[in-house]
This record gives sequence, structure tokens and C-alpha cells, in this order.
Amino acid sequence: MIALIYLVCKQQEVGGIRKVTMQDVAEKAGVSKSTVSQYLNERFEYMGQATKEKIKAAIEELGYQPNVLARSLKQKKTLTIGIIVANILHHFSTQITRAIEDYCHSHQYHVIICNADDQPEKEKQYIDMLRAKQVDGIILLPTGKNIALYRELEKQGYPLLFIDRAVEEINVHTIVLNNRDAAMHAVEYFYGKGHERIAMMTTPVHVSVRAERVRGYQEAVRLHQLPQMNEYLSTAPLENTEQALLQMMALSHPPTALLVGNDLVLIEILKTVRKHDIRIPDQLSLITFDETQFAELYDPPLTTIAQPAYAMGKKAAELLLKQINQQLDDEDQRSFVFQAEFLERESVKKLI
Amino acid sequence: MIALIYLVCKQQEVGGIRKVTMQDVAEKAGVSKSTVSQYLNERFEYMGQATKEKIKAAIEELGYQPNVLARSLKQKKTLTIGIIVANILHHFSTQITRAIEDYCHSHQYHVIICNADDQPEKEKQYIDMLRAKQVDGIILLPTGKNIALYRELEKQGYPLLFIDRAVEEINVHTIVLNNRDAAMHAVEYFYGKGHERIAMMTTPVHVSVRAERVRGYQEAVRLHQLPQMNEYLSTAPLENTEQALLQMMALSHPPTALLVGNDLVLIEILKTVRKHDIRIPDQLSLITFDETQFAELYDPPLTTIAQPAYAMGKKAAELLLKQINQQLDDEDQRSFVFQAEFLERESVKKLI
DNA sequence: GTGAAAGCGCTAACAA
DNA sequence: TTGTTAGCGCTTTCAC
Repeated sequence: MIALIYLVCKQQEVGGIRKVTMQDVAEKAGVSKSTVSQYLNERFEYMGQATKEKIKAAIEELGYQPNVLARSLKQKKTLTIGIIVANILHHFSTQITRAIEDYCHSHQYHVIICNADDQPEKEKQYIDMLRAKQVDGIILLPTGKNIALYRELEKQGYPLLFIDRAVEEINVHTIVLNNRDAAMHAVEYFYGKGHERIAMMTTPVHVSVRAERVRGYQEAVRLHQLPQMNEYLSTAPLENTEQALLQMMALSHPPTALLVGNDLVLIEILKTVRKHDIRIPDQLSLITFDETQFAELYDPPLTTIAQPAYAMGKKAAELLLKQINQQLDDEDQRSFVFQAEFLERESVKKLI
Repeated sequence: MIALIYLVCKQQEVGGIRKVTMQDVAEKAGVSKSTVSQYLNERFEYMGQATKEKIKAAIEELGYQPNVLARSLKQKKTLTIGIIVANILHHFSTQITRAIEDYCHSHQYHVIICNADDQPEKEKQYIDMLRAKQVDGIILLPTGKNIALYRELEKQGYPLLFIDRAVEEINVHTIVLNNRDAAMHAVEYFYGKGHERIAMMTTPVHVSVRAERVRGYQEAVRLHQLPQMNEYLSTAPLENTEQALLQMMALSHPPTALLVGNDLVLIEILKTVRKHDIRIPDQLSLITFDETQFAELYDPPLTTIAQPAYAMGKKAAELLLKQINQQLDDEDQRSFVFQAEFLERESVKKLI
């Protein structure tokens, strides 16, 4: 009687989709579940040719798809990593993500992409969610605010890697750009072209990247004894960019050169420049962090400090997977510093 | 003896990370697993205040994180959907993805993003992988090639939704742009400005979107009895864009206006234009599909056909979640057609 | 109000 | 060479 009811249930395809299970395959092939499992995991050592074929046929006939949830539960690994970007709107983030995806895909890992929108709260949510989903590791472009959480992960030995931004006192693998040097280089380049009143604009400096760029800028300015005015440094939020720039240009000695902190600020600046007829580079020379596709298409083409985003992402994925699989060599230092590439174009005017 | 060994194992934190399980919480709180489970699922009806607090304390003390894999296995749902984009490099894809992410996030769903790179093979791999991961549904920007697979999913009643591209004879929810109309509109706009030799460039037309745009273009050209030359239509692969454009411009009667099929081709065209000093709009007027951030910053600003990508993505997520939760109303048609927004800027010259 | 027990679909000893 | 069995961590019915 019970068997009969069971049969009936099996027939009626509850909810329209009845998932085929390993048990079904085993029955159809006339073998046991574990044999099917062996087959799926390619442990063919002792498996008879006939068995193999029966199983293969059964799988195809039933259109069986393994349930990786169950497998992951058992094996305690998901072959999945998470990546949390601080702000997906930065082109840099997209490129990093893509590099990581590519690398993981070629190593049979999957990637769950999350966007923290620069909100520490959201970052925390995503870290928790990824852990709940049992991902094998996390790549983080940290907001830098969830120190306690980072520390907890570090302590637990959870595979974690920071990219783009370092976090003081958290001792995990970190991949960054030498932002300070890059900013200094830009200032020196301006200086070499005869500029003295050099300004910098970026978004608020609460993350290490921006802070370092600002530091590099300031250091270089000091080094060359250029005019250091508070008015030459803007860290206004994105939506106040226009106002900030106009204010700068209205100074009695407005800057002749401007270092732009990232691609999002750049867009705002270019909008402003157009709207108010500020002439580039005659009136204002420009160098910007982040290479965007239109840097070379803009009129004039923009000199940029390009980050090797793809390479950085790839390295990140590589290191994280090594860490997950406990294959870290001694040569794998804790921290990798990439160098920016300076792409000289016509947005800087020669003054001397 | 056995108990002793078990204890020892529990102490030694195998591999550095020992996950805290519900059992641990239950023990510490002096209740049973099922009570903890009730607590976590907020089934408080009959739960004593004291019990609640003991459990809460135990959870915090142990830093317990539920394992959603186990839960999903049991509940047969993962609260996760997958999205497979045909080509992540299109700005349009990024925007759609973001919209879907936003909507899902606010509905406690998670999203796994995959990039098929325009390769049907990869698309198939990802569909299989997502199903293996037991995602509750899939949003697909289909390559259009895996017909058999699409049909299988349709037959199984698997929650599936197409966006951007329709697939003939596959009867699932579909969200598209009215590409034909948009292309016709562009041609008519050119015509209204006095252009007669109107060309179009896009990447190869094996997907419905591009095909429709081309059809719209051709129809409008025919309608207004404009010169129809094969040479005015290029569907060269991306890497041959430069060559194709130059060839067009070298015709004895080169086009005076060009409709560009998508943002990736646009970039190539603008590079070529710069390299070979083709004057926009004097020598060649331009309208392009896809609004990019630099369209209005380019010199001259580019007239674009903007897709309401965010709205489309949001609608997609909305429909798919409805479908998953079996809440489709009668008003939810199978197919949603969005209208493009025509953004008039200076890249079209008036000839009359 | 709470707990015992069965089971989700799979893997991995170990037995046969 | 293949099958038996005991779980992975959680949910859920039903008994207490």
C-alpha cells in the first residue's frame, strides 16, 4: 500500500518540476546510488564498462542533473568564491571583476559578485551572506569600515583577500596600486611642463586609496615648493564637483593644472568644463586616474594614470585560490603593489 | 571512549576553521536543535521568553552563522537567481545587471552573474551550472543558439525570462526594446535633416536585436526611397570596423549619415574617425544606439538612442520573482516591449 | 512550549 | 567491482 502511494506521488510531478535524483538514475541503471556517485566523480578505477554505459544511458534518458548543493554540503566546499566591490560604477571594478571571473572560470570556480555601494552596512550584509552560502573565499574591495569583522575573518583563517585598498593592521593578502607614487609622478609631470599652481580633486578621502593619492599630491607639491593652498585641494562629494571646480577657477590665482582622483569625478568635471566653457588644456591642464575608453577619444585626448586592473584582478584570483587550496608558496608575499601606467596625451599644456 | 574522541575532535579545530553548527548552539542554550531552528525562522508563537534569550545569547557567544546550503537543500529553494549576459562589455548589460541586483537585494534574493561572452557553448555551461546550483530561476540575454535547451527549460516550467533578445518559438516571458522602430526613427530623423545617403554599421547580425535594427534601417530607407546600397550596410566583426568604415568613406558617393548599432562599434568608429580625420558631423552625421556617459561629453555631443536599461532590468527581476513565487497576474503579458528614448544632440548636421 | 526523528541529495568509508 | 551505511546541517511534523 505504501509502495503504491509512493509510486503515485512520483508520477504526478508535484509543482510541474520533479527533479530527477541520483536514486532515480541508480534504479533505472539497476545499480546503487554510490556507484552512480562514483561514476559522476570519475572514479572509474574498478568500474565495469557495462556499468558505466548503463549509468550513462540512464542519466541521459532521465536528463539527470546533479545537485551541487547536496554535494557541497557533504564536501564542505562549494567551488565558489565571492567578490564584493565597493562601487560597481567605477570602471576599475568592472575590469577587476572580469579578470577574476575569467581566472575562476578556467579553474572551475564560480563567482558571486556583490556591490556594496560604498556602504559599510551593505558590505557587512554581503560578507555574512557569502559566508552563509559557504563560499570558499572572498575577494574584497573593502570600504575599510568593518574592522571588527575583517579581524574576525582574519582570526578564523577565512580565505580573504583585499584588493584596491589596504586596511591597516589587518593582516591578509592585499593587492594595491602604488597610488602615492603615481600621484607624485603626475604632479612632477605637470611641474616639468612648467605648471606651478597645481590642484587636485577627488571624492571624500575616507578610503586609503584616495588618501594616498592626496598624500602623494601633497608631498610632491611640497617637494617642489609649489604654492600649497587649501583651495587647490577639493575632496567634495561627487554631486558638488561642479561647484567645487567653479570655485577653484574663480580664485584670484586659479590653478593651471588639475589632477583628477578617479573616473567618476572626471565625468563630473568634464560636464562642468563643457557647461562653463573652460578650455582644456589652454586654461586648465588635466591628468586623471583611471583609464577609460573615452580618454583617448576626448578632445583633447586625456593623459591618464592607468591601473593594470585586469592584471590585479587576475593576481587576486590566483592568490585566493591558492590560499583556499593551501598551496601558498613562500614566494607569495602578503602584499602586492602594482605600478600604474602613465599614458601621456594632449590634455597637458606646456607652459615653458 | 567514543564520546571522548568526539570531544577531542571538536577541540582541535580541523584546518583552522571549525564551523559552529546549530547543534552547538542548542547544546550551549540547553535546548534542542529544533527549538533553535524555530527561533531562527521566527516561529515564536509558543516560545518562552527565557528560551528565546538563552538561544540569542548562545548564538552571539558562539558567533553562529546558519548554513544556507543545508537549508536550501531541505527547502528546495535557494532564494537565488542567475543572470547570464551575452556580453558583459556592453554598458547596457551592466545596467541591466545592476537593476536586477537592486531589485533582488530589496527582496532578499541573491544574484549570480555570468558572462557568456557571446558564446553559445559558454551559455549552455552556465545554464547547466546554475541549475546544478539549484537557483530558483534564470534571466537570460540569450545568444539565441541553444534552442533545444531553451525549449527543455520551457517544457519543464523552469522559471526563465529572456531580456534584450527574443527567441522565436520559445514561449517564455520576454523583455525587449522596440529596436525596429527605433532604427526607423533614426533614419527618419536623418532624412528630416536632409540626409539621403544613410549608412548603418553594426556587428554581425546573428542575434535578433541587431537583425531588427538592421531591418528597421532597411525598411525606413526603402520607405523614403533613399539609395539602398549594400555598401551602406556593414555588419563587419568588431575588429574590422576601421577597415569597413574607411571602405565606406572611400565610395564615390560616401554616406553623409551613419547609424551605429551599439556602443562597442561606436568606440571603434570614433577611434577611426579620430585617426583618419573624418569630421563629425560635417563630413559624417552620427546617431548611435546605447547611451554612454561620454555621448554628451564627446565633441560634438552624440545623438543617441537610449535604452531604458534600468527599467527593463527591474521589470525582468520583478516578473521572474513573481513567476518563481507563482504570483503572476493575468495582466502580466508574456512579452514586454520597451520604447527607446531618442536623445537629440549635435552629431547630426542639418543639410537642408 | 519543546524535542525526537525522519529526511533533503549527495559522498565516502568500508564491507561484501 | 559494487552495495551498505552513516552522515553533511538544517527543517518540519508530530508526539510529549
